[in-house]
Amino acid sequence: MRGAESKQVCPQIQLVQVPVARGKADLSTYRNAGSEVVSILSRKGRCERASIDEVYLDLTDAAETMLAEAPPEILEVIDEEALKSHVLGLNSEDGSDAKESVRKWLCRNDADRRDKLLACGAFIVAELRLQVLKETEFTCSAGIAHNKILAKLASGMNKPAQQTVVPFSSVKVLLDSLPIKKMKQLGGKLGDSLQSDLGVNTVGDLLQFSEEKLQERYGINTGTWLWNIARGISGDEVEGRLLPKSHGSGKTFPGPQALKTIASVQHWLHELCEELSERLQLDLDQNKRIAHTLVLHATAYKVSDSDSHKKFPSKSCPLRYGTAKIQEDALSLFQAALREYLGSYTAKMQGSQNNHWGITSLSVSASKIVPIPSGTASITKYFHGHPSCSSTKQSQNNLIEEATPVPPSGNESYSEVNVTKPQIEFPGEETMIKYAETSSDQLEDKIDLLNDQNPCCSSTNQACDEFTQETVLVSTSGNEHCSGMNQSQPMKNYSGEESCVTLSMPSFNRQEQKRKAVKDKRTCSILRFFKNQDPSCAPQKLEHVENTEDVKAPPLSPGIQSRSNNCLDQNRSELPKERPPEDAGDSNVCGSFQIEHRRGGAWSYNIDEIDPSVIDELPPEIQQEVRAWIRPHKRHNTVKRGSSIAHYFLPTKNT
DNA sequence: ACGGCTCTTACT
DNA sequence: TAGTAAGAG
Repeated sequence: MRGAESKQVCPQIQLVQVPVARGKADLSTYRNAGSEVVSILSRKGRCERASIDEVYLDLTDAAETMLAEAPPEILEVIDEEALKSHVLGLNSEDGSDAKESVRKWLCRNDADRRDKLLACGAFIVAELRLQVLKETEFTCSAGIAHNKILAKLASGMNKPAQQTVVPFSSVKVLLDSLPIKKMKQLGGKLGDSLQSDLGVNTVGDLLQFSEEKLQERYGINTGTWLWNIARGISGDEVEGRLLPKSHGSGKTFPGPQALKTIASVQHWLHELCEELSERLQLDLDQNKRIAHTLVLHATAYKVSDSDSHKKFPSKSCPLRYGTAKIQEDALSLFQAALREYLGSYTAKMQGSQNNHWGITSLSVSASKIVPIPSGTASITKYFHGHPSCSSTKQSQNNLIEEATPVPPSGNESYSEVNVTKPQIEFPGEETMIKYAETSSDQLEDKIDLLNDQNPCCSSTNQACDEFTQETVLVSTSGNEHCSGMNQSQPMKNYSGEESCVTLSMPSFNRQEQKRKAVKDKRTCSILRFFKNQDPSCAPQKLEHVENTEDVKAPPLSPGIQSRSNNCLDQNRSELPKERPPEDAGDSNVCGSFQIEHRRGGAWSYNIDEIDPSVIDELPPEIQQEVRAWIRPHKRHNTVKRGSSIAHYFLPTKNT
């Protein structure tokens, strides 16, 4: 029922509405509330803020510890909240005491180790949920399972304020009859296609299709992902990120409200940019992070034009801090986009009303947010001699004030927008490169030492214990960048939607194990790695490199350049069919860092070629940071779509 | 169920 | 890299 309708029926009704600021919805209370909850949940494990009110936790370590030191079977008093858990597949109802059967399941001594870990997870989660309630007065629901997708699924099964466990043995039964569109990621067009093109109505129906068949139709990555999902397998890791990757501010202008003058667009852009700027400043103050790209999105309509269905293009430029600058740049982006949108169309008459176009939504956002190299959180502090590439107040300011972009000016044609490059002086550029060089020299000795003690290239018994493998490799501390949680007071007086916590314990993901298996044939010199630089340290350098004629990556040595196929094949044949998507690896280049050399050159290395095991040998404080750089990556989707010519005639979904 | 305002990720 | 599309809360 709409609010207005309800007022008619119940004039006394109290309707809670989203706060308004600058003429638009203001979500800050909700964002802050989410932050509060995150700051509690992140105490017990690696934590990923998945949305304004959802969080994933990797509780593997906490559960392992509990199992080793205080397993449920020895507990004398059992947490009431844990006893209220729903355990999928547990013979419910039929008169038996639910709590009693849950207690038995949680404390079972003869259980599969995986289920014992889940039981520990259930206790930890119950405690966390109570803690959230106590400290914030928000309730939350949770799912406890062996990976993110199952945990997410379970978290929605018993709301509000309850938790659901997915024992390993219940996965198949659960998925067999689950409507395909209930799975995260399959709620939209992909799910529709699965239903109408393949006749797949439940997740179980997916089992009939070979991985190749699914890849043929949906591409290599999606195909493999689907094949795995059908079996409850997901290698998707909990990310360890408490803060958003971008900020945005937008507003729609439906129907008659559509903006038809540049002046009105400018007015609203000012409002939106003001909010954005405020939030960016807050992020800078609280979290010491800087955004580097400003993006403008709009939707528009055009009347009586041949291509009146053309979309209004998005435009972006380097972001300059300061409300006025953001406003100015956003307007320039808009004008560039509008010219492109209108094309040859008579782009005259500004200022006054026009009959040609209307803007039905506007938004500005800031992305590429990186932590300021703090000297404590950054690897750069190990580049000795100087604090870090720009850790001082001085250079921070330089970064912000002097990174002056040249957004499209009003008189340029739109095509120039695309080639607009920042004409930036890079304060501290020289020093930064120097640090990189000294550091690699310095590190050489250090790393050699490490290698002597613990040769990273030795292949050791890998596939023995997947749990151990997983935990060893996955274990990380919290993300240093995320320390500045919002500390505002709890908002006790808004209720309604409860928060939802999704927890997973990916105890039997195999990707870490696989990654380890692949390493053998690679060289292990970390030097190649450290001759690169923390991209967050010099984000603008990349743009600079782009503009530099003489910058060219020197060829990598042959040994580095091509990963051994033998190695891959061997590992492939050794591995069970169940493998996470990321592990269907080939030697495609999926990402590289590029950094200037002092002499104007640059190195460029494939992420693929970095031996993950070297990370374990780094100082613990920086392991997480480095690990984030070489997170498993997807295969390019451009390669083979099946060997037969037939695939050329298949629907070009997702290609 | 739907609109508004966000946000992330994959792909090209 | 910029830009688009999709999926989600």
